[in-house]
Amino acid sequence: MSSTLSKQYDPTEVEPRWLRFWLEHRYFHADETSPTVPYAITLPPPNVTGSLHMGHALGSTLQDILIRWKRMQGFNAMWMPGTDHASIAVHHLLEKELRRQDGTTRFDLGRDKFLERAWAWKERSGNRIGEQEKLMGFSLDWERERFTMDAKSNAAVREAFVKLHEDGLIYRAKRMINWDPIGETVVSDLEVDTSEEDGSLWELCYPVADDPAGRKIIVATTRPETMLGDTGVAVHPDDERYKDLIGKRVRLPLTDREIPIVADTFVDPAFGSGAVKVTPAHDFNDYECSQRCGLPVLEIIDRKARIQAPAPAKYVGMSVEQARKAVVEDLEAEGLLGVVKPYKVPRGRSQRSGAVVEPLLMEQWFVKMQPLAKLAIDAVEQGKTRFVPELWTKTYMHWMTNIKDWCISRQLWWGHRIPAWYCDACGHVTVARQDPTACGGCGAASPRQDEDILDTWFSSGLWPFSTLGWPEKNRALSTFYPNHVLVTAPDIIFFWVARMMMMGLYFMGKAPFRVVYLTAIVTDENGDKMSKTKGNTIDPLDVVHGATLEALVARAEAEHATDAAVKNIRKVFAKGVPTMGADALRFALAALNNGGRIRLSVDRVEGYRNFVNKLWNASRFALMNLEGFDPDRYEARAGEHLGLADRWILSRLQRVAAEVDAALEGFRFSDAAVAIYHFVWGELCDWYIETAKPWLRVPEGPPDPAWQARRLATQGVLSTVLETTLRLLHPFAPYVTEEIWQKLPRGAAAPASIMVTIYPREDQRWIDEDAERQMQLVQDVTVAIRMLRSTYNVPPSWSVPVEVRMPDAARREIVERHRALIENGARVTMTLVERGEHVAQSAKAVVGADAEVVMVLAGLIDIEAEKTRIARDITKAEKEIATLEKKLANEAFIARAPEDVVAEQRARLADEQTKRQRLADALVALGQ
RNA sequence: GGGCGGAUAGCUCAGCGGAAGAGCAUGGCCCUUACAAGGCCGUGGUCGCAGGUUCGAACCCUGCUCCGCCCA
Repeated sequence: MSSTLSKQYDPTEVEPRWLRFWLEHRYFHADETSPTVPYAITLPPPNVTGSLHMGHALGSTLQDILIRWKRMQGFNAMWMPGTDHASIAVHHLLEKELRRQDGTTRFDLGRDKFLERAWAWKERSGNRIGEQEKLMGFSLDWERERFTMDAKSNAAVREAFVKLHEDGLIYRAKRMINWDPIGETVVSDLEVDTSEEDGSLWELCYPVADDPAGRKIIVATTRPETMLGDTGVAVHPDDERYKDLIGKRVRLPLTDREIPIVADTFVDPAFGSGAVKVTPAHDFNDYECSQRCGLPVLEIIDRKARIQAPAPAKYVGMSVEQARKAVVEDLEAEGLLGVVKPYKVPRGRSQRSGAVVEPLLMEQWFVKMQPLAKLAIDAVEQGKTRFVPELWTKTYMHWMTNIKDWCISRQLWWGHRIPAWYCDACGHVTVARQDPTACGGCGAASPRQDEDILDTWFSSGLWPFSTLGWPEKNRALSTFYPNHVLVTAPDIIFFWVARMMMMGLYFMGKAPFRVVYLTAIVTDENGDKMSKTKGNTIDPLDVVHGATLEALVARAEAEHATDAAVKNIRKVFAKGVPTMGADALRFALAALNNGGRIRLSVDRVEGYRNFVNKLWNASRFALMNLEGFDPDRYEARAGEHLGLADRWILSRLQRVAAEVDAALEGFRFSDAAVAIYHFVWGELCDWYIETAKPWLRVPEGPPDPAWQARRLATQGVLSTVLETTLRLLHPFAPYVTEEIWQKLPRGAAAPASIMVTIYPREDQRWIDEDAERQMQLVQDVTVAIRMLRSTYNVPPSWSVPVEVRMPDAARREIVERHRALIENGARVTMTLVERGEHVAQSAKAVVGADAEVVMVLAGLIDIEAEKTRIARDITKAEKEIATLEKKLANEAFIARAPEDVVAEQRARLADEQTKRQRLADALVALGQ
């Protein structure tokens, strides 16, 4: 069986065909009742609002490599797909749509109508990311696909909430939280981006009450409007300037209130005046100070970030910005405004809405973190879960040990509604798994359910086991929990990793995964984060399918991109994006995943597309030469008829298999990919296929039985090595490997897909150190001859004579035995001698320590150029000799360094000296 | 301000105690019957700076200078 391959690999034709095949054969599906050893990964669920971006492509590529690898190793490999409902992101998106369409808000629409829209929208676009994952070739178990808001997830969320509440780990309390006044919801610390923005630092003067000297205390603030809610002024207890004022009061301007001066060590006496205004209801530090110092709390900012009573009536109803202006003007009018200077103000903004976050005091639901964090810390300390790369352990530990209670209620609608009901009659709060018909306290009918929903991460935390059916106890759960590894980006440690660890340990008694692997972060080629606003994103599907510049611009414009973004797109993608194919992108991501980030550009992917094409063409060559080859009748084990190159490539193949295996075991994806890349291109294509050509070419004349045996052996080796390489590469590049594999001659017992073949392991029997050494010598001599050819521009068609001089009989014998490899590889006719005299009009190269290659180049030789080249080599050798002599002259070195190291250095010195002598002789001869 | 990284060829990065490496880019030659998305051969580096440990340091330690990322 054979067929002709096209000259270039065409992924667009190949990929859909095999994807369909795999799905039809259910190869991605894992059976929980299988007796084989399970290996499970849960895909960190992408957000339903999104489409596949480069970060997903990277993380999922690495997961697919692991899953396909383990599946081929015979494990019961299960990769769980699904999506996350991302409540705040969906709200943001739908509310923007409402605003744009008819200028309304979700409150105009009402909860039920809004949820209808949300579900409709989810149905419409929620599957998009799954389709994209399929196109990338990700072998997710689609039959298990889940959504964080489906009925099963809801049951899990209820169970978790109620259990944590019963155990006293969920409570309701009035605490300070971050409030997003646009989204009108609580947001977590992690959803707030703090950055320094241009603002001012105002000095306000608070007159000391009943002070005959008329003293004033100066306080500095970046938010003057909050003074309306001040209930105290704090100074450091040791600050001599204010010691006598502690306990006295100041008159709070613009109000009719007097507030106390208190001492608290949180004040930095060196900053500003050393006195701080305290606004307990609207600042985290001030709130804590107020608790320590017994200051009252006045809430003067409402949920829409407007001033409210008990602030003076004049300001009530103003936005904080308006109030800021008014307060400053009024203070100035009263002569109580001090110096105003420009200042970089740290300002927290809600990641989704961009609103300036207001710290507010509100009644919310919280999860007590200490007990859960302890479990999560212990698991890592005891090595039950480890981080790869290990350095992330510290980040995780640091966060876990400084964790604050987790506010889980959100004033949104799209999400899991909190299973708590309030009774108007008795005030009892009923928390229940099933919707109650009566109050759990007094039995009154129809208690009201809490209006709020849970933070999305609450359900995400349960994901590794809720997806397997928990709280039900079933076979899938016992088979696939815990997962083997979680693969995700490091910026998500606190969201996914932390929450999944805590919830998994608490509810399942076991950490959800043994290993947490953190990928690199994908940036553009300048190292900047990819973002739509910058117009520097590279869409994975564009790389796979290709896209014209016009198409990229059109899409950006349809998504309301800014002019600057479009301009950048025109610059970065001036030539559009060529079609690379999923395999090229996957291989590129794996190969580039080394440091902390991947600076990705279309050009860099192109190199790996070329690699895929190289493999394709090597296979094309093989298929053209495997006609009539029947693997069932070929017995490679026999070993006879194998030439040096055959033994060498078989040995190298084992080394690569071992290297890839070790690399993947250690999550060194890049090392694995690079090892295969080097083997395929640098060894299989550059050397082995070239040496095989003479044996594969059918000669004229009657067939010679000896040649036929050798030809069969060569075909066997070529087919074996190629087939094994395809299996090694399959997890990285599934499509092209399947396509080629299906075309290779296969035995009768071969499975239907490369996906279900066995992953190669190093086979010691084929390791052949002798062949590797001999081949190295053949390569060295070949390269030396090619160098001379190239230096003197000997046309490839000329088969020139060379003399190879080797005093070492054993080495000479090797070269003699493999004369054909060298003569074919360098296109020369070779004379092999022990030593020789200077030949006029010749160029010379030294191989290793003592061997020489002499090429007669009558009329071509440029004596001066040759002298220069040789002189440079002599300088190199002398430099080495000087270093080595100095080292060996050092008595301490001889005395203290290990013997083998000393011997090695001595041998090197001898080699370098011989080499120098050869070169010097050559130089002298040239001068004659 | 605290924490964690990084500084090695033009670019992106390996190497982490005993001869400076890869890929890309680059220069020359070549459309050689698998591949020009290719072949062959080259050029290119006092391994950020200053000390220290060691027989020996790109590698270990200390300090410094830049540059990232995370947290406040």
